[in-house]
Amino acid sequence: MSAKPPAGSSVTSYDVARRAGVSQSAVSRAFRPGASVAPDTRDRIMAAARALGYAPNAIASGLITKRSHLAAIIISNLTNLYYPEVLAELTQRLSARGMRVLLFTLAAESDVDDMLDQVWRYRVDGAIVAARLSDAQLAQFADRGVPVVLYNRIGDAAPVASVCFDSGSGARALVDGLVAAGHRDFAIIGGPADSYVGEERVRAAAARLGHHGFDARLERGTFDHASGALAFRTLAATGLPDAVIAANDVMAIGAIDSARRDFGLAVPGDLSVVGFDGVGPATWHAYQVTTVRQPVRRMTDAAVAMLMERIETPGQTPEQRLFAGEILTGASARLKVTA
Amino acid sequence: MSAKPPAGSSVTSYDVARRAGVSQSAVSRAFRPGASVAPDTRDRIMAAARALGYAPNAIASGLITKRSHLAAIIISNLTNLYYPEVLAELTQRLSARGMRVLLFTLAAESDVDDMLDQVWRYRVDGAIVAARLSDAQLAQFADRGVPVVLYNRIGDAAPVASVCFDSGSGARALVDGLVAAGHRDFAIIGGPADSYVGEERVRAAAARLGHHGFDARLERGTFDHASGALAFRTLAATGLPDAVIAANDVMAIGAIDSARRDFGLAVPGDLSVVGFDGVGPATWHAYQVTTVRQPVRRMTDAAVAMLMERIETPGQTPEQRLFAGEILTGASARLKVTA
DNA sequence: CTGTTAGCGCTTTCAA
DNA sequence: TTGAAAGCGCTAACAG
Repeated sequence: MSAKPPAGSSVTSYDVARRAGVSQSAVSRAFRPGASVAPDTRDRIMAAARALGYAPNAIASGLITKRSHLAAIIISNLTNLYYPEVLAELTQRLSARGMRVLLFTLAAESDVDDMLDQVWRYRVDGAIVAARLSDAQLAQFADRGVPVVLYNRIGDAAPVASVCFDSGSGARALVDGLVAAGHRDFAIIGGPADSYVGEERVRAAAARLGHHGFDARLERGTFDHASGALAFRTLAATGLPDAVIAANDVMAIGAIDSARRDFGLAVPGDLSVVGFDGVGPATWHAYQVTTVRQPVRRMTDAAVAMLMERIETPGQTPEQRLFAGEILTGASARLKVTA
Repeated sequence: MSAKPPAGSSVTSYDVARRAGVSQSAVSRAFRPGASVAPDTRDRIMAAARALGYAPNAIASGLITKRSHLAAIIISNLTNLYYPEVLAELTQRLSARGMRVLLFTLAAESDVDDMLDQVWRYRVDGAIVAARLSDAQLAQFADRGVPVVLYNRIGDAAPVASVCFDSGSGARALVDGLVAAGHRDFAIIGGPADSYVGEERVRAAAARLGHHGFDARLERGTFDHASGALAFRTLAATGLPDAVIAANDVMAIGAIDSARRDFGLAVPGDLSVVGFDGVGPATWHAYQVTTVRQPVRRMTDAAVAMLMERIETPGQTPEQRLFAGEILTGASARLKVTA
């Protein structure tokens, strides 16, 4: 195993240099891939480094190279079942490209400006944002020259690079299937009004229903189970719908639970419920939600690729990439697929 | 709004000093709480800083103070429903104490040593580990003088500071309740054999059953839904049990789904199923898992407090804190509570 | 290929 | 209370 380091302070490249009988800059080179170092010199250096437990100080090198190899990931509500997978994927992909992840989560009461201040202090090379930031806050990234990619958000004021799920096509497919199967009384359970994806799903579904000559009642939730159930009860108070389109799977599940428990409805016998995202629990036997799955792998891959491009070549145009989903036919809705 | 910074390179304390008509060290002091700066000098400096969009470079200050204000959080499988909440809580609590989070997730195939190398390079002030590291890997933290707190793990070889859920008392209470309610044929769905909490739950449940004069068949899963369902099918192949103790809620749900779908059993009529953790979906109407809830808030609070103590005062004894859970009475099991 | 040298942006004595 | 000066550990020309 590695020998004890000088107990207390951390080992520097000078320590390694002394032990290997070379200059400090030789040590620096030995750790830079593609630097010109004689093979046996490098071996001697690496042996010395290993013996001392030396690891290059990324803090110090970042100071001079102006590359921290740090990417900020800013996520609002990790408790949304959909985000853990996204975070895990992003982290792994960034890691594979030599970047470390500085994680920022936003509590409901948290001060976003304080958080951004920390982002600036750490001189991150870039950021991936899956949280609602104001236009002014978003503008700071541009002002400071920090590349940023929005995830399932778009820049309202100035255009910003972003990766988004195209809920529209999925919403239309779901609506078409529900209409073809003979549903007549539609209800939509939306997300908070300031949620980009939530609104898009509501808009697209409503528009497509309109196209078919139907309209829908709308109730809003907060993307969690309880709010889905509550929204369904509220809707039911003015008459039971025969089809519910929820803006995400968890609210769809909440609605199913309420329909069964509070109203004794059979799903999908009496009521069809569809959702969005394709989270794990949506496939569980008791729910089997018919939903539109987001291609999380492809989306996170794109987000990281776009970020890295912008870090390596500043001044790229603010591309916006859209990803269509795939209908996951569950058992929570009677759907007639018009192929 | 803030004026444009010098377009391109980032603003330094020298820029601020020049604009405020003071020395660079005055700027440095102005940003250190409790440093001796005249109030009006500080105001001038802050005004200049704001105008230039200056944020102190944490990378540079870390180099000299030897405090990066970075804490590594190392988590193995974020997709385990239980971890996102833990991660969110840890991040917020660390943030409240002026620490930033450097996140490391472990993919199944990922090289732990490479990951640790990155941890060392960033000179983190400390780490919270919710992943299985080898004794040798754990030992490196001590060798390098990096404080570490284990989360739901313990140090096998050398003692390490840790925060753990005491599954034992919960397991015993569950078993007592199941036995009192008249169950006779017990099965346990455990986690992977190398999971600390998983094993503790299995051991405690088996021991308590033994104490009551029962034994239990054991099948192992991987903490996910599919493995819970599979384990139940495997158990059922050698006879249907009348009580299943699963090492976590998600496997309990998997077992319930399999029992209902594959064997037409009523839960809890024909079969009682209990779990551990108290994750959100466990309370959903279709499952309502009777479980032992981990006190995540108190545990994350303790983990962060212990870490900060060790960062601020090195050389503390390796305390181990245990937290008991609370039985959440659902509707997935017939339980007679012997108060 | 290797060593020398000059900083990166900041904190911290030490004098004034 | 303030400024000057010396680094923190490293990278990056530039000579040799």
